[in-house]
Amino acid sequence: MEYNFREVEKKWQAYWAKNKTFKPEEKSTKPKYYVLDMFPYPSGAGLHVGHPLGYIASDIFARYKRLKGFNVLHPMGYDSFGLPAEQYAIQTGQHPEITTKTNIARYREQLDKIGFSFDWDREVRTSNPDYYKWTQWIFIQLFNSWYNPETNKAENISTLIEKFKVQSSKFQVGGVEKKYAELSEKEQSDLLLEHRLAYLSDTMVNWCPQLGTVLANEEVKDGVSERGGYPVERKLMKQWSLRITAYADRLLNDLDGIDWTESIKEAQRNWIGKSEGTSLKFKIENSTSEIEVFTTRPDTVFGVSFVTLAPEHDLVSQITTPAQKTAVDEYITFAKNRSERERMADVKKITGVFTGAFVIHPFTGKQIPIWIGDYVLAGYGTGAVMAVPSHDTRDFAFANHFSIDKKIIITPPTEWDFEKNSYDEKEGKLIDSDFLNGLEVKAAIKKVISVIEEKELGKGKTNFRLRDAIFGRQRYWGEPIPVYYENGIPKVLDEKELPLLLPEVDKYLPTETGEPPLARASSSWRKDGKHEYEYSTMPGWAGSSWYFLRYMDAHNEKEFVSKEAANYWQNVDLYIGGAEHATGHLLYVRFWTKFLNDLGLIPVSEPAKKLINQGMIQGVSNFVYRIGTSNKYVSSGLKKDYDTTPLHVDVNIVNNNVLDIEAFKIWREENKNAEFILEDGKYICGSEVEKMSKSKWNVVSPDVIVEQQGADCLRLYEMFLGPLEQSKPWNTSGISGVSNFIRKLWRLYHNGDALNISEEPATKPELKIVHKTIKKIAHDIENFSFNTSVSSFMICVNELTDLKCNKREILEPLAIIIAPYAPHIAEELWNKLGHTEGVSYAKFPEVNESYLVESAFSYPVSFNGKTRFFQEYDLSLTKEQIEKEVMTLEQTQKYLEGKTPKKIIVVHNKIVNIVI
RNA sequence: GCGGAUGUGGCGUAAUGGCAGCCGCGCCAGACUUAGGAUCUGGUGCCGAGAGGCGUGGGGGUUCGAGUCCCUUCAUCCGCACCA
Repeated sequence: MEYNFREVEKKWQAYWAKNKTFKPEEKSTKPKYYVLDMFPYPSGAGLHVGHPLGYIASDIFARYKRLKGFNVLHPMGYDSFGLPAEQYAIQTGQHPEITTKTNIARYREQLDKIGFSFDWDREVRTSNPDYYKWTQWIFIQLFNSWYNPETNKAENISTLIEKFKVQSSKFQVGGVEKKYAELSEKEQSDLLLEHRLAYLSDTMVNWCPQLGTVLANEEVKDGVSERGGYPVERKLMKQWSLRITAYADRLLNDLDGIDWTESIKEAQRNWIGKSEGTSLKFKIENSTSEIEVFTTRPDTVFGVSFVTLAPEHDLVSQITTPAQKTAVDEYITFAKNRSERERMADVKKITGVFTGAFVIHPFTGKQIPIWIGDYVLAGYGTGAVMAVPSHDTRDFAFANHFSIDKKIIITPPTEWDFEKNSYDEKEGKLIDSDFLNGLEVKAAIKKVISVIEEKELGKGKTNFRLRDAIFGRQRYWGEPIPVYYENGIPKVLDEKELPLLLPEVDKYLPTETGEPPLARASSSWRKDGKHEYEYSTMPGWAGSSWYFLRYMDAHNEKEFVSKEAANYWQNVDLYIGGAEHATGHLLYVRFWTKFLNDLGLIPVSEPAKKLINQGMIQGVSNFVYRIGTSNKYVSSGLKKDYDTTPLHVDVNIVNNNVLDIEAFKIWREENKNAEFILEDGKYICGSEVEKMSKSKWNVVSPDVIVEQQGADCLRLYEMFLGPLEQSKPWNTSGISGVSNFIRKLWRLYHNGDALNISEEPATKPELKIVHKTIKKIAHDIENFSFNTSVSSFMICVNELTDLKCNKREILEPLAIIIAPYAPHIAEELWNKLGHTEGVSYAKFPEVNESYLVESAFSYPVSFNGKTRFFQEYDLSLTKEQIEKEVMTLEQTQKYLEGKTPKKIIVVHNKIVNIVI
């Protein structure tokens, strides 16, 4: 009888669940190892074969570490707050909680079938009150903290209040200077909000009218929402934000200490966007006001031909001359109504307007016109730039468009056509620049900054592209922000009032007055029955910003994580997930980790030591070709003779591009009477690589594979597809190779139905095969090269089959080393070998190098690098002896063709190369 | 524009600077057979009848020897993008 994977897999999955096999030890003397997957958002579509790719890899690693004697934490949970469940709720009226529960149940069922070694007792769901209680709690800590630049750490806001209370501190309020104690409660609150790490402020937000909510920068792609693809506009709104910018420098610097892929680190560096430069003030002519610009090229100050303000800049209305007022107002209206998408779409289109006002050049005293242009971003730097058209591409384009003068003040080291292009490089000598004349650019930058600082015109400054993270969403299905308002002052709840539960609402839509769905809650949903709660909820990434900590101590009702658990588990040793979270989740989780570390609540400042991004699994769509509007379909190879329409066909009724015609006829009612033009008696479908999606009929579900071939087969095949980090299309046709391998592995231990194990000692060649494989598998796993492992197992089993080897001494270690990859069959074989303890905690076999030592090597003998023949020599021979031996060979003489070799290279255990 | 990644048979891929194509899929031939999506054996980079030649996106270089290292160029994918 063949290997019955259905029975065996079910049996061991039940065994692991019953025995809680994968529960880590509480008080362990073993070294710890924490393997984490990015937890999924449980969507209604269920898992497709792409989802488990990373989970399989991490599971192999976790299982390997257990075999290596580590106490392994390998948990799983659900990121269960989010938009899709809410959109579905809006459409159907069904509570998102119900949809979420159903989806989670489906996910769990699918995950269970694959045989993962998760400790399900630690499952977290971000939408569960006992979890989001602590998300709210962390929010309160953020609210109660400020970032002290002197200690370079977050501290309790009380230390700031102490500073403020010091006699000398004065605050400008409505034009009056007051001491802190003299401020009203509201004034104190407003002042502190400017420092709290969670704060309320008027902010330019990405507003998405269709979704009825604001979005974070990384939730907006190309000016439309990432989810749904709806237009996004800029809007000024009172919003909760998190002061992630306080951590910009640390988020940047600490990247050097973590083992993450270079592409993710680089994406984060770009996103943080540190740039060092200087601020510089320009006095406005006939005014007491000044315009402060930020520039990274203060050396070009003598080349300034105009100053540009962002349309939203505060001074715009103040400085515009009456003559220019109409034009400026028109332009501002234009710029305001232009959506982000439009603005980004025609970046090349130059727009702007002259204000009529001038600034005075700080060094030359000359008049310089002030322009407005939307190429200057309000949110970056000071929202104002000094424009040097000859040495900045954007200023160059603007100056050309509006015919503004350009002044060359750097001589490039090579020929340069200043009519065609600006010269932006930081190389060359300064000219026409007063005290900077003759200096190289880099020296000029240093010099000019010192002069600027000396004259108090500005100072050296660092800017970041990173913005504070907008933390409120005008949506229902998220964590309520634990804030209430008393006389218009935002106050956080007391810890003992948590969790602030999501209230019931009649509809999941904004109110008629445009307030978020939570405003629909009954009037009894009030703090102490009277104060309104905040109506925004937290964004989707709130719960995922700290979940790795909760797994360490998932049921703690007193703390978000206990000191003991946090000290033992530290942080994630191996984190596996998709690269799409590069600047979202992976930045926020680093931020929260640093914050919690500052407060002394956890011992680590980074969430994950090592991060691996698994590649995307794309779908391979299949097409049938319908002739015109008929019900007749022509096979792919013959389609050029007809006028056809390609139609997606369900890939599950296509095998190696051959259509199952009977299945096609019942797939859709209208296909019942379909006719076909075949080639070689088959209908061949066309194919194309596309994103795996329902609408393209190319979704392959892991359930189907597990049902037909087994979980071990799915696991091995997903790994066999190629390097983990590489994206690749899913093609089920190759799976038979892996399926055959599993059967072959089974047969190695059996003779017919019966187990057939020999107790005889193994021979040297047999030992060599298995030890070579042990060494290779350990090396592969430690290097995350799972695809090559599968091929090594195949080689090993093929070789042992050839030798008809069924010796315990060989087959026992084989069962252990394959267990991380194919745990079900490994458990079964291990059990049949007579072990009562499962294979999950067996000891990974040690490599005995002595079995791998060869006594001789068959040297390829090459002439000018071309291999001509092989000659075996004992490895004890020296290079000189081999050289001598080779020269005596008849073959050598033949290829020498009577010539004398110029040189003979002998590389021990490698090659002989004769240079003629 | 900037940054990251990837280019090897019909396909997925493999190769500490040392025999390019391991392991599979597919294909070809054969064995067995109650004909099949089973199992087993052999073959399979390209050109060539053969000897042999050519081959890792293209071009150059380093080296006795390069898929691998260096320079340059092209193509594809991904991320960021008026960030002063």
